Amino acid sequence: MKLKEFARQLGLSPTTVSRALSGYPEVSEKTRKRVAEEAVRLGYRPNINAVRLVTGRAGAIGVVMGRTGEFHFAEYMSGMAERLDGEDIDILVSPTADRDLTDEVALYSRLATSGRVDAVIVHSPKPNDERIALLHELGFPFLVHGRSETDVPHAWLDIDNEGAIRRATSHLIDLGHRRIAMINGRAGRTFSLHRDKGYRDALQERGIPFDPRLVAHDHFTDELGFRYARSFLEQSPRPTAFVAGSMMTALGIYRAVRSRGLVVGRDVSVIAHDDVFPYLTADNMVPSLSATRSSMRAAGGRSADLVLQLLGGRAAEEIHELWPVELILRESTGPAPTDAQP
Amino acid sequence: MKLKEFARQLGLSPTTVSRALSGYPEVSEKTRKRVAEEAVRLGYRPNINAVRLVTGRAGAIGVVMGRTGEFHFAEYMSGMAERLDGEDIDILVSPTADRDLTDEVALYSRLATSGRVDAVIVHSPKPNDERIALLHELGFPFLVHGRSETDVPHAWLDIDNEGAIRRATSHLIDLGHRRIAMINGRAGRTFSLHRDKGYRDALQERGIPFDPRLVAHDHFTDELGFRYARSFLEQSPRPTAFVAGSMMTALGIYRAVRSRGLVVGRDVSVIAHDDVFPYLTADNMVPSLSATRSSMRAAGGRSADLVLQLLGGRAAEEIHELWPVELILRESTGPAPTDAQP
DNA sequence: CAAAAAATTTAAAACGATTTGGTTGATGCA
DNA sequence: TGCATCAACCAAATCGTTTTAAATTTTTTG
Repeated sequence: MKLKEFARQLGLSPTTVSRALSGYPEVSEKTRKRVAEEAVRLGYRPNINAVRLVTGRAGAIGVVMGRTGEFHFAEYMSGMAERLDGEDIDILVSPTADRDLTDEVALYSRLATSGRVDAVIVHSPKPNDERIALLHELGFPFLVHGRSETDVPHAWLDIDNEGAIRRATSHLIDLGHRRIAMINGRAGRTFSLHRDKGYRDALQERGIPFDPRLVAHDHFTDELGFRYARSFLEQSPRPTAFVAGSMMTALGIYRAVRSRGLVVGRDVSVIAHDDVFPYLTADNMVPSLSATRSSMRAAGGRSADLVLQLLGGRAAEEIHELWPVELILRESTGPAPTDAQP
Repeated sequence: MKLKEFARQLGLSPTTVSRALSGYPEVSEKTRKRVAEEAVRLGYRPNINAVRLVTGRAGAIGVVMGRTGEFHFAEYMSGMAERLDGEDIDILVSPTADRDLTDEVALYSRLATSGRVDAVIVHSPKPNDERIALLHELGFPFLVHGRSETDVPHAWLDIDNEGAIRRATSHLIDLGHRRIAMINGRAGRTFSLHRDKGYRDALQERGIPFDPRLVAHDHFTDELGFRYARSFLEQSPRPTAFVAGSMMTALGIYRAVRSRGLVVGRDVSVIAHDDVFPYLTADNMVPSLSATRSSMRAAGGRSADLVLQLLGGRAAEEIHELWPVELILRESTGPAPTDAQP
């Protein structure tokens, strides 16, 4: 059913009907109610594509999905989707080439100028992120999930990675650990740098020298967690504690520790960052995993919220949200062994 | 830049330009080439929403995302996205209420009639799935990922769950196992039923009685894997082997086995289904996990392909694809222990 | 009660493409 | 040459809304 036909059945003009449904003030309350009721009864719904054309709005938020299939991505998106339920806004997923950054910048450029989305979300930014510069230049609305030092105003939502890892590391030092390894995220990303900083600051505060041989930067997979942990544990003296970037990494570390005949929580302490997954929980690991925790799903939901505000006219420079991260101690952390030299 | 303006600069009519860009035959090769080049040079691109309005096509495929944040979802979508790169088709994600099925049917109905998507994908169907009946009734294009017995013609892509689990179970029987537990997916879904059938048939073939106390149906999480495995292992005689629905479930089972002081691959054999994740690999587990394997990412890519064919006019009843599943034996399976009664 | 102001409603003009139904001019054929 | 055919191009209608500017009706005011 089209607007024209629907309006005719109501004995009104298309104009009035359109306004009634969009909630404009210059329509009497009585008429509005009648229109709303009849719309439901007769099943009239505006053609979305006509609306998009005339308003210039796409009714969608763009998300670029890395080819490496990050597992936390689904949680984030699910949180977004949940929040967007009821709003008339969709989520649009674009694949990324994921090779060099040029490709990705081109992708964002296409996405922004394609008219398919009203805003995009930038994930895992770098301190100096070309995507952010580009989007700003295009004057296209976007929210950064993470942070960047790019010197243009932009909206962002991030968790306190630095503080979380500083506290985690400090705690390990308090427990007597001196050789603390860190398996961090991909090099160059701001969140990795923040975690690096938290780690190094904690060491420095207590006068423990930083040893680059105890630090790795890479994707979050159990295999890489295992490999790095294995190789670190071969050092002499070996590390007595690990700080890890993800649950998957932690799984790898647990395996590596076991494979050396050592025991997590006694010989080697582990703290990992937990994005809170319904299918893999830190509490259930054996031994239960001490973690810095922040819900990816909640971040997704809040991101959707903030994008909505951005589209509603709120200034990007006003939208900065830094979430604290919990540190939850469980069995995987314990006092440093006194016989750390095997 | 709009079509009219762009056409004027070329000294052509909008009609010809539009046709040149869309590859219609009634434009000379010379003109087409010139138009294409100038479009790039001057940066002309058709307004997507105008195209959508006039053609009635949305240029997007809809995917409904469960609230439970299934981890394999990201892989599937990433595969789709990869395949759709280059095509002018987006992926649109809708959240699902995930409560009762009525809500979900309503969601599919809204999605199909909203004009936002040209086709949708139905995940984890039931044998008699209302969503399929609805979409068929609406005459809306859709692809089922999985299978259903719903008696309307529909396109589907599925893996051979039944065969995979039958072979896995048979193999365990060959190894001498007699009490084989099964931690399956959510009850009622076709894939779970197929796996049940494969399991039961394998038992029956060898004259092993089916024991309902050794079977569970639930979500794929490590916690549930652990809990069910724990409780099964408390039985006497306890099971000597597990068939599990997912990698996460397998993680839970490994923990449960260890927590009883038993050893996977010696005291208890485990085979799980592996959707092939970059961040968690069966080969890297300790002991390495025997698995029935089929790539979710590949399924996503092929799904995108098939939807494209469907939209291209291929009949839904012609599109049926059943993928074989590999059985990969590793260290987690071994001969049944002779001293199975502790 | 008439004029002014306010509240409703409407006709028609966008929005920016595709597509229908021609119109040209060149070529082929008798 | 004359006529039909064909390749190449174009003017105008169309998709289904929203929105601008104007017309109508109703209410208020002096």
